[in-house]
Amino acid sequence: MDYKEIDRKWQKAWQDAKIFESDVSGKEPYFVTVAFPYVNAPLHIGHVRTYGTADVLARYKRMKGYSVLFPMGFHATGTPILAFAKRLRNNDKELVSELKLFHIPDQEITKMTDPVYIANYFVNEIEFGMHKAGLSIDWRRKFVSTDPFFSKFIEWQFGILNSKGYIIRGKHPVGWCPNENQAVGMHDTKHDTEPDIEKETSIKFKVDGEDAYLICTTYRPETVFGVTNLFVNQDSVYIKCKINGNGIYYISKSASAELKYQINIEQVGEEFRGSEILSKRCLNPLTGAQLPVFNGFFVKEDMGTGVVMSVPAHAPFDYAAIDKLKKEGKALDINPILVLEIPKKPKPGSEGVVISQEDLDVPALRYIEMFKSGAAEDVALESATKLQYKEESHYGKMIVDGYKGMSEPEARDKITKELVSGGKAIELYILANAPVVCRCGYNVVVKVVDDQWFLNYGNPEWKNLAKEAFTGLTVLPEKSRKALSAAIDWIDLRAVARAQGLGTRFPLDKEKIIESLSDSTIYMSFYTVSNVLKEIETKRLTPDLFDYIFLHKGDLGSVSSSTGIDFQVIKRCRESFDYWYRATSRHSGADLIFNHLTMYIFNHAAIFPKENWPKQIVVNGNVLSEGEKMSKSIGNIVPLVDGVEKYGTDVIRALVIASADLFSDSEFSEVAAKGVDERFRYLYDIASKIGEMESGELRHIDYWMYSKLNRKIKTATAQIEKLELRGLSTSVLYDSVLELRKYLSRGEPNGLVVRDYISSIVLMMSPITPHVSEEIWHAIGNDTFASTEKWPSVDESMISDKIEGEEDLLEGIIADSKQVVALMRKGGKEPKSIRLIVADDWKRQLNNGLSKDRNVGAVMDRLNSDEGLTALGIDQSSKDKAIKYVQQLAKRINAIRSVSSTQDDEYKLLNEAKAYLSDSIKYPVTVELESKSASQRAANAAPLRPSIDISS
RNA sequence: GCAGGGGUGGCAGAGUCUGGCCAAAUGCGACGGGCUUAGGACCCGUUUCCUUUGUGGAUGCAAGAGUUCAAAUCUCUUCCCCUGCACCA
Repeated sequence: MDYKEIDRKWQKAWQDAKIFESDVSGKEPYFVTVAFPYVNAPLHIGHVRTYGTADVLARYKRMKGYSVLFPMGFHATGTPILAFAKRLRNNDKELVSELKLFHIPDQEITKMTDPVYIANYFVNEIEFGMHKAGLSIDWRRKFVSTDPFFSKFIEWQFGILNSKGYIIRGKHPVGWCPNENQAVGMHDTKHDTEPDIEKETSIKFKVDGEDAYLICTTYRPETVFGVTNLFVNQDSVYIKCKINGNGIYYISKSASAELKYQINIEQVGEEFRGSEILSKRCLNPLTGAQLPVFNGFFVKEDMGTGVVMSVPAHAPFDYAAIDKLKKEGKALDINPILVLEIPKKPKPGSEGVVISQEDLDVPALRYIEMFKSGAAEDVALESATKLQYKEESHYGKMIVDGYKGMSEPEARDKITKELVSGGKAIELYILANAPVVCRCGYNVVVKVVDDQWFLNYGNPEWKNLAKEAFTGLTVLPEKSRKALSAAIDWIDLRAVARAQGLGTRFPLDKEKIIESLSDSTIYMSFYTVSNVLKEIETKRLTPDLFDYIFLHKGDLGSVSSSTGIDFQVIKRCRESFDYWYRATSRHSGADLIFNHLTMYIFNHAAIFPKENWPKQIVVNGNVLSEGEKMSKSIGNIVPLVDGVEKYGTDVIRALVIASADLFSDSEFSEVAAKGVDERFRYLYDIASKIGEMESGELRHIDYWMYSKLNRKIKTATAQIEKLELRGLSTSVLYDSVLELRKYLSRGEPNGLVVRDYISSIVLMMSPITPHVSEEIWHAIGNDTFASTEKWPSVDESMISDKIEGEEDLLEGIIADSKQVVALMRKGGKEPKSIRLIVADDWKRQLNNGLSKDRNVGAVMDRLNSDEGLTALGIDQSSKDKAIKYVQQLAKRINAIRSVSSTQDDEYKLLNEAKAYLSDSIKYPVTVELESKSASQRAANAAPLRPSIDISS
């Protein structure tokens, strides 16, 4: 099979026939949209997962008779392509090599210092890739999120959000580059590190006899009761400063350089060494205890404030520092103060060991001991700290008066509030994963911006609307529903305006740009009219127009005259929106649940009337390449065009889209590709031979084939409705090959049967593997498109448990006989012939009776009475045999099934299959009834489990 | 920490909702055999342990406990793994 040729041929044929272009019609509509691609790289095979899954649904619904619209657009707003252009201007080698991975020519790369050029280049590149992937897209409707006519739509959207009061203003911490003077996100930093900002409490310790404070940043303010002293670094530079205009504080100079982005810091006087602070005494803000200041070997001047509170009982580093000082003869009167204890050591399985009083004296020491062997000191202390923090936070209980018995998190919360509200502490943000380095080389700091605009997803009115919209929504797979629901509860403020980036200007502050996830929450509705609006002058696209089209507001005549747009055109837009937005399915990767999809629901709930709220959301997993996550750094990304070239589009599609259930990661690998390829060839091969096959009367195996086929259609239809594509492909692509093999091994195939079977199989494969399906469909002799054929329908009357069960019986007999034959040979005996003995009908009676109530005693009672025997149809002479049989049955009472076939049915079946059985087992087979058998093994016969007597 | 998902045979991965036909589909791998000059492809068999002129038995689906005539499947507890946690597409 020449996949390249097949792909090219059918893609062209579909395009020429325009079978994917859809407009308003009399048919039921179905509208499929996918999260549009961001235009900073060509597609790789991983992208096929989401786009392909949506394509499968679109293709399936088309076959079900719907008018299906599957449009596509492009995302170019935001900062990534700006950063991209800048990196290329700076000759970023890493980026260049990534681009080479995708075979982007050098002369193109040199032009990519212009964001607009980049966007255009990748728009074309991606569209090309989507054609190659065989996506059934209506390309007439494409647009880019930076298109001016789209901006008009976004402005309209934000006008409505603002009028409803969903946009508010406030403070917000961001990662910030002091050099470039701008907010930095993940793709602005080296190694793409997301700045991890955390809120921490900074506690003030008044300096005794001085109107000034030392201030310490801590994760664990509840341990303030256990502070024995403070630490500074004696070699670092410190300053005195005013914070936010009041109070004098000692902090390290480098800390002040970072903190000035979130609080107002005003240096007072000269700078000095940390050693000068050592003589001071401070007061614990809660206990009033007097605390000395020592040199802490581990204190880093740029972490927090450069001043650390010392809790030797609960912090291994503090304990170690005090220990060190003691060895030098200092800090001799410092004794650890316990704040909390772990009542029982939580050790699974070991009941829980009560820690002895001695251990309790200094918990930190215990953790240090656990790690001290081997490791370097700071590594050991780090590990000890981690474990102690974790265990104490998990199991610790406060022992301080007023907080006794509280869990640590509970106490932390309470104490933090008390400290802050009492003016004894302030809250500061820190960069938890510092140092984060900006691409320009400077360290990222936390800046608190105070004029940030937010979308207030926490607004109760809005949240309720969103929840209502969520209620009526189908989520696939069903189990991701909970995650989405949790996301709706959780989402709160979302910053909506940025200082830089491409996109639409923020209406409330034209200096800012609308953040790029926020400008793509309702764009799917825009596809319904984009092909029309793109022909109209941008200035005519007024809010009135959009109100009319999307919200049924206003009057056609006045909208037409105010915008100067022909009323027919406007009317057509509104009809198009009304038509397509009745039945929608929204697709994305699972990673968008917590942002895009949640915002999609909120914004639809805010803007549109209920009938246009989302109907279905589908989320899918990722794609692994040879068992690993695809990543630029590993270099295992398979560019789509390469994959298609090498393996063929449908091999890729079958694996990427359908080798895992929706929620899990699918896997692309060489071996798996080979497997799919083999199956395609097998099916094609059989299909091309149908012409040579005769079509006689239907045999048992033919009926079996029809039964299997119709059962398959039934389950496959249920599966594709829920997009359980792994199940679908297993049954349609893999099991069908097994069934065909079995069928073909049973004598001359019936051409009609094979044709019916393959036709249905090919049509059911078609949404996943459209090109190969099309090819086989035509090889069978059809001249229509498989892509537009009707999805196969089930003929329930052809599904037969009996026939399938009987075939299973034959398989079982073959397997069992072979086993026995092997055993005999092993024992040195050469088998000659095989007798199959069919169980008497009375045994069937007993089985059926016991399968119902499983009451052995009752059956025995009947066997022991004459009437009972007669009722069961058992001869007096067979009584002993019957009792023995029931005793045997009783052993596996749970496995007893009722049987519908009689001894005559079974006898007939086996007799007919005699030739096949003999052939498979390789010994002559005869069949006889139990009652007429002279075999000693006759009594072993059970219904649907004939006794196998092999003579040697 | 919070939220969501998961743990099945050498591996991948069904089965779990709806308990019994489950020593557990299917694919890959491994081993033995056939075919072949050879390799590949293909075909047959084996792939937890025991037992075997017979279609049997034991153990078993992260660990432990429970419910039930019956548990991979239901309940509880514990352990472990993955993903996300915001202004970033």
